[in-house]
Formats: sequence, C-alpha cells, structure tokens
Amino acid sequence: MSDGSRTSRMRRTSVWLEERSEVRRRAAGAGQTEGLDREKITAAAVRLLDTEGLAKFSMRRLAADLGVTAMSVYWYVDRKDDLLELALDAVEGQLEVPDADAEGADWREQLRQAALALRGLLRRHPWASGTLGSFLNVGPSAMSFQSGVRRVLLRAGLSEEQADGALAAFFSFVYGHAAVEASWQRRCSEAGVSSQDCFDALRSAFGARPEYAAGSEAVRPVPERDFGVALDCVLAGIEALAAPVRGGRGTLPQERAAPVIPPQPPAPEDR
Amino acid sequence: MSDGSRTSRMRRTSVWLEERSEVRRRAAGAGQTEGLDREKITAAAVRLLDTEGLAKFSMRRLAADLGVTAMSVYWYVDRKDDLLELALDAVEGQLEVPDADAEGADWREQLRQAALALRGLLRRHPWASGTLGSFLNVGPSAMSFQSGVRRVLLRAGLSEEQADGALAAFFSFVYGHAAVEASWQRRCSEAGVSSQDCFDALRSAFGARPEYAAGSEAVRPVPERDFGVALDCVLAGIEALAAPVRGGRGTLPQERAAPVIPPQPPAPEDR
DNA sequence: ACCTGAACACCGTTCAAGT
DNA sequence: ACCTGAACACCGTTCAAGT
Repeated sequence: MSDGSRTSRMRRTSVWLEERSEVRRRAAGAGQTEGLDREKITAAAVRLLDTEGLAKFSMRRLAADLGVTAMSVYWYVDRKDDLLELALDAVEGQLEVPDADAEGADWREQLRQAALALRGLLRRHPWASGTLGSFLNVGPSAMSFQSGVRRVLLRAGLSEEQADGALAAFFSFVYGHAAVEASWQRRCSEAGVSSQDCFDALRSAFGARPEYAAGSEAVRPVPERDFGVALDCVLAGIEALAAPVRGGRGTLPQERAAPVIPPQPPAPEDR
Repeated sequence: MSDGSRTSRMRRTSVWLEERSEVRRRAAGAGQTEGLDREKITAAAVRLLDTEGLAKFSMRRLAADLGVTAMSVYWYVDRKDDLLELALDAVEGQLEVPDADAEGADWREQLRQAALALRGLLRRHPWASGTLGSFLNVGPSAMSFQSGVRRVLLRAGLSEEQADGALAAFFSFVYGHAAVEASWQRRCSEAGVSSQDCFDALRSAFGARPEYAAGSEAVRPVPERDFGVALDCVLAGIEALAAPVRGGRGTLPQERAAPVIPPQPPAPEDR
C-alpha cells in the first residue's frame, strides 16, 4: 500500500534492478564443471562480442557457442539487453579503481591513468562504447570506478558540484572519443581497407562533391596523438576548476552571465 | 590499372562514398508533388526516428508511413544504414555554423554557443547520438559545422595539432554526454517512470547489494547543471591551450614525460 | 531445476516480375 | 523509371513440454 517496493512495480530499466528469484541463483558450490551459469554465459557473451561485434551478436549464436539450444540462455537471463549490461560490467571489472587515499599520489596523474585505462579497455572491447547509447552503465564495476575517480576529484579540491561536472566531462569525453574511433575502425575493417585508405577515399570523394564546399578539411581519421591533446585539454580544464585564476588571467567561465540553456529558436525540424 | 578510383573497388563505408548512378537521380524539376524521392524519404525517416526511436525504426515501418510497399524505399537507398546516415546529416543541417571571421566575436562565446546548439539538437533527436557508435558522421552538414568550429579554434591561437585535439575533446564530450543522457531518458520513459524515480530505485536497490560496497554514491542521473560545469571545464582546457602559463602556475601537461599510450599490462581478458 | 522444440511476430535484403 | 510480391535467412521472445 505504501510505495515501499516501487522497484517491483516498475518495468525494469536495467539488469541491476532485477530481483532474481532465489530459485534461479545457483549454489556456488564445488562442482562448477558442467552446466551453465550466469558467469559462464557472460564470459561467452564477451568473447562473442569481442570476435564478432555488437551487430552480429545474437542469442542464438551465443547459445550455439555454448553448445546449447537457443532458449536455454533465457533461464539465466531475462533479455538480450540484460546480457549486454552484464557483459559491459564484466569488462569494466578489469579496471583498476584509482585510490584517492593513496599517499603521495598526484591527482592529475591518477586522472590521466584512469582515462588511459578506460580508453584502453574500450579499445580492446570496441562493442562496449556502442552500448552506451542504449544502456545505463550502472553496474557495480562501473560504479566503483566512477566513484573512485570522483573521490580523486574531491581530493583535488573540487566542490561536490564541480566534481560531478568534471566527472561528466571526463567520462563523456573518453566514451565519446572511443565511440567514434570504434566506428571508424569497424567500418574500415568491414570494408577491408586500412583506416588511412578509408580516410583518403572520403577526402577525395568530397573534393568532387559541391555540398562539401566548406568543410572537407575537417574530414580526418582520429590520429593517435589527438586523444593525448584532447585529454590534456580536459585535464587542464579540471585543473582550472581546482585552482582558479592564480594571477587573474581573464574572466572565469562561471562568471559569465549567459544562461546555461538559452532558448533555442523554433528552428524548423525538417530541412 | 592505376588506383585512380579506389572508391569503387572498395566496399562502402558510408553513404557519402556512394557513386549514385545518374539514372537514379531524380530530375529536380517542377512537379515534386507525387512519387518518392530521397529527400522525402529522409524526412519521413527523421520523423519516424523522432517519434519511435532508433530501436523501433525499420524499413517496413517507414515504408508504411510513406504509404508504399516495403521494398520501394530500396530504389532510393541502398541499405538501412545509408538512410540513417542521411537522417543524421539532415538534422545536423539545422546547426548554425560558427563564423570564425565574424568581427568582434569572442571565440569562447562562439564555442559555447556551438556546443549548446549541438547539444540542443541531440536532445531534440535522441536517436542521433545513438548512431555515433556505428556511423562515420562525415556528411556535409557535420563537416561544415566541424570545420567552422575548427576555424574558431585556429583563430583563438591554437596550432593545427592543438585544434584537432581540442576539436576531438569538444565533440567527443558533447556527443558522449548526449548519449548517456539519451539512454537515461529513453529507458526511464519506456519503463514509464520519471528520471528521478528511476534514479531513486537504482540507488535504493544498490543499498541492498553487497557488490556496491564502494560506489553507490556515484549513481546519479545527469542533472541539468552538470553539462554546464562540464562544458566550462572543457572550455577552460581549451583556454589553457590557447594562452598557456601566463604566470607559471605549474608544469604544462604537454611537458610531462609520460608516453601517450603506456603499454597496458597483459590483463586477463575475462574475469 | 534445467533444458528443448515449435511457434509467433517480426527483421533486412534479394530478385524476378509487373507497369 | 519506378514499384510490387514472394521468398530467404535471419532475429528476440513466449510457451508448453520434456527429463
């Protein structure tokens, strides 16, 4: 009658909200040799995603890999989406969580390491960044990594609000960068061309098209050093948040009068 | 024999590399009333994507909206993916391209406006950020917008290399942020709950789970002001790139000796 | 408790055929 | 030139049934 257990009445938004019936939770006993369980299925899913990619991943294909009929998997997992969330968190479990309380550690370096670790992970599992447009990424591994980074930011001197903003900048940037890099990678490799060839083809095709009058110089593959410069950029921004205006070199962005979300003109939706 | 037309021999990586046979290009004459054409199809696709979302978008559904059989669309478009690229560029065509040569314009403000415009666009078309994990986003509209931003960065005093890095930071951040926001939005609305309820449910569910020992405080929906702080953060980073170390307040990130991509330890792929 | 088989309601895409 | 219909090879998921 009260709204104590709202979670059960609401349609699920994430695996992590599931209330697994006790009956389906395997006794984590000795004999783990035969039979499926959630961990085995998740591991197989990660393997399949790594080798075939997100687009070709299917429940039926996964079941085949497990030597089992397609529908067996549904005993352990409610939906394909749930499995993808589990797979995502499984790989994120490999991340080393930065320790804000480590003595003598430079927070800048900790942030840099965290960013590089996350990016490395997303490059090793290119499907992972593709799931971010549809899933919540709120599994325990993701959460503890994020909260580790957040604590580092707090220790650097940011306020809670600043830390949240910086956290958003940090993760959005790394995930976003990984996502576009993964797209290039996948599409080029599917076409059987090197990234450079693909880029060259695009650029030369654009030369021939009138629509590209202004802009073809922006067509670039993502070179290696871009991520480094961009990361420096984000880190410098965080630094500025942490230690603003030592010698008064310009107005602080926060002091600007501009509203955060100016009313967009009622632009026609369709060209 | 020479590799003059490599594009034709390589499997396509984007619609923008397609070589449309003249025969399929409609005479853009007077009577545009009846019959399909690429523009009409693209507009219908955008409409359908806006109302139903990326997951429910299908060629058959689109054809039905157009009052036509499913396969008619294939006369104008080679694949579903092509249509999504066209739809993406169509909405990006609404972006106002920043003018680097505008006199009296402050580049900081131009960047801020560009970021807010792009974010507004991605929020009005939540499916758009979801396509970035799979498509190249190299259409003419995207390109001219990006190159406009790039020119603003150059005028701000960045080197070409710095501008490329800053561009990557800028777009990765905005796209990434929009993508996670869109996920929350969609999943909550599909479950029929407010974003706040969804968040509360997650957080309380996490309290009950042992795996979340460290980290549940990082579970947060993306509040409105986060984007503002994060954007300030990225802009401050660009500012630092443009006008480094007026009064020597610490080492420049670029001067660090750390390699950009340190060799990742050969971590076991599966937990 | 765990797994199967058949079935349902979809997909994207090809292809021969119509007009 | 443009559009259709039937077909192919898939999907995710449900459900009754097996052991």
